[in-house]
Amino acid sequence: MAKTTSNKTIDNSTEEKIKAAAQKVFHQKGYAATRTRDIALEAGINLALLNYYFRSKQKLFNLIMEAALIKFMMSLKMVFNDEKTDLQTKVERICARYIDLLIKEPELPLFIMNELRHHPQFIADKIEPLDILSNSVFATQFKEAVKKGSIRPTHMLHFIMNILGLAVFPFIAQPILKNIGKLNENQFKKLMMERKKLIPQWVKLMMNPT
Amino acid sequence: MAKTTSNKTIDNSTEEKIKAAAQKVFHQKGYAATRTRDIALEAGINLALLNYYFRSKQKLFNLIMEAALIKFMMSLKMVFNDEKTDLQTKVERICARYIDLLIKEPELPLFIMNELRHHPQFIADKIEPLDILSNSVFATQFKEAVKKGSIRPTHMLHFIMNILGLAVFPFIAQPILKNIGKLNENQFKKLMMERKKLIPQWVKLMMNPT
DNA sequence: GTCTATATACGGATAGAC
DNA sequence: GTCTATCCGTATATAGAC
Repeated sequence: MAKTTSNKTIDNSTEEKIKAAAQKVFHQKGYAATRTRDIALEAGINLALLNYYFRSKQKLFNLIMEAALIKFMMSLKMVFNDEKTDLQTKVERICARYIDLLIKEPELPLFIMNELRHHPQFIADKIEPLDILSNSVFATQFKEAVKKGSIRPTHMLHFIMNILGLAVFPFIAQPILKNIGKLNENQFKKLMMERKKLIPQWVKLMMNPT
Repeated sequence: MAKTTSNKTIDNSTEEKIKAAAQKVFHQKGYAATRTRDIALEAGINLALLNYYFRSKQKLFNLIMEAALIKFMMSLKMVFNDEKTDLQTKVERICARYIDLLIKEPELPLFIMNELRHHPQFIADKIEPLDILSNSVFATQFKEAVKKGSIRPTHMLHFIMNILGLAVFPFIAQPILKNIGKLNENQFKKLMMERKKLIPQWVKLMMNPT
């Protein structure tokens, strides 16, 4: 990061340091439990400076939330609109991308799901425009496959819920699962890596017509 | 509720009214975003009275959180320890119980998962003692089925994650799913009712040995 | 038991010096 | 741009009257 080939500082700027700190604290604690003082401390700067750069806690949060939503929804959007891949490949790619992402940032989905309840404006502002279902290559391929009888006739949303439920839920329920399974961090990650291969196989079996 | 046949008031007591209000507000907003004033208002009583009965926000929260955890984990515990049902029936019962529960209380899982991050003591205090896996009838039946080759050899936790992911995740991601699927409340509920039948079938297909 | 009034603390935001 | 000091609203909790 640090500097580009030009002499313009890009990533170690105070602004970026605050954003990075804000992401860490907001993702961990959520909006309501976060203290702007904690963010300042984490960023190694003063509270006043945070307000100098971002005006308010809410405005800073909006930036972080928007980035999180894009990170979370982008995989879906990219993979679902790829003309070059078939349905089964799309499932594989979705699983791989989500599990890789969530092993790096396990707090992302719980943060997003939780904050969406309290800041409903993001649903309209950021998710609505993605329009993943109706006009995607995926939607076309799915309907086609149902028509041909190569997968069982199911509401497309069931299919999405299944993939995301299988891939994302374990990260949301991580504390409970680690406890009932008596797993440490590494054992949990290992299971998640296994699921990258397993989920696409399972989904295929689930959708196979009788 | 109101009164029993005896003349002792049971359920409309002030204490119960406060608890009911606290559950509603805590479940909706989470601990950090909840104001004790909101609970008092919701209960139709005064703020001072809340502290008279429960001493502090934290103590009141602990009661609500404990009840939520029991409600959420009890189904698992009961069904998994039933000597009379086989594995497939257990899957059916788990799905039916969770989906019925979550249609009535859709905020329960997100509340629990989110608060468990911030109040880790509950993981040890309340979940640990349930010991669902190692000593349950389910665990025995699962291992037996793997040994017999009637289901494919899989880590038991994958199996649990799959059932819960398929049944619970849609409620956690409800706002996103409603939006990308353009569903209203009733259409969403209808899909969830469908899943009560579908998930056990899917799980069976997933686990069928090749 | 239930209320009104208030003590006390905390958190977001700003003023103003450097 | 960055700091220290501080203002001010808000939230939990309690004191004390009824």
